[in-house]
Amino acid sequence: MARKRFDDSNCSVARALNQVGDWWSLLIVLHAMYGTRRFVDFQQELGIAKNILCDRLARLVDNGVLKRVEVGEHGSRFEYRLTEKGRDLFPVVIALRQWGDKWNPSPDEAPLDLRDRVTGQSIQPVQVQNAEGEPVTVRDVFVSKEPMPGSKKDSA
Amino acid sequence: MARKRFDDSNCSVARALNQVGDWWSLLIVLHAMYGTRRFVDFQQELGIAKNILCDRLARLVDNGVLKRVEVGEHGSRFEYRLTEKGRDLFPVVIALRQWGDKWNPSPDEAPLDLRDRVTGQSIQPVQVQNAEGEPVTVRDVFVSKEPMPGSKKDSA
DNA sequence: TTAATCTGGTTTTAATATGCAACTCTATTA
DNA sequence: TAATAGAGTTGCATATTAAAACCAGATTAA
Repeated sequence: MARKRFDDSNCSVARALNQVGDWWSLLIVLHAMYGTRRFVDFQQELGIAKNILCDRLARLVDNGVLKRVEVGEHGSRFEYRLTEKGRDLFPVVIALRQWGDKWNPSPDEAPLDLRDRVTGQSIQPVQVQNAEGEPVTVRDVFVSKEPMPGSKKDSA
Repeated sequence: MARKRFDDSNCSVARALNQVGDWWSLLIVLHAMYGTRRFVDFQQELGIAKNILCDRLARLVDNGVLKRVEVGEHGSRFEYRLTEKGRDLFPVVIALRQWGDKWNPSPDEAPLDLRDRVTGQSIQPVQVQNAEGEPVTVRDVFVSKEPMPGSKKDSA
């Protein structure tokens, strides 16, 4: 049977997964962040079948994560570039990468090191922070359904 | 043909997606973070088919994201609880949720508000930070393959 | 103590999705 | 003009998914 879709779920995680929650999409976004733009480059770097790549690129373009740009110099050549929405997946991808590095380290290779372009220093682990900037875990938070009118101290 | 697997990819994102990169796994983890532990509760909250839920729970247990705990009071009842590895997906899930809230807001519902249990304040957006704690985007970083011997200033 | 129910699963079946290879079409290059 | 590259599309065999039926051990209900 068909895969279930979550477009109209009222859970934003479900809706997000609907757009980038399959095996390939986030990898495509990742490579786009690393600089890949061309169909053939995605195909070779990822080892993905061309029809699947077509489908995923089209879906990502439909969802506004990528945009398809005609690089017209020579005719019908295209580039797929991240939109702001796509670039905004950066924390997701990095959090996932750090989780993978921590819990499923590659046996033979050192993890890639991401560094600040100006300082050359490694970036920090992505963490969830409270209003004071202190890291919090899942145990430190609760879910409030209220739209947060004025940030009360009590639990409402 | 079979889905392609990334167990032995030297990309940690690919390996991470191999464990939690399907449509359901992260949603299961999300609900586990919200407190769900029982098979039937997952099934009803997610609207997932039982065979798929079985498969995903087993895979998450195999991968060390969940652990299966026998709650023996009455016999064969089980709970699925997050391990530390599973809880460590918190930044990933939250980043994804915030991305979804920002770019695919629910037409009718206000996004859930996550708050610090002690202060009652909303948590901050997840962001990637450089060594100084300043937020960086994908454009502010570069990838270094070196294992970072002494944090040189030049691009190596 | 027999029947109904809950829980956590497995099996069956049909619909989809995936991966591969082959093919198309346009534009460049030899 | 032929060959090649980029970006797809199509056909087919196989895997995966979803829904629903079925199963088996415990619990409750009568």
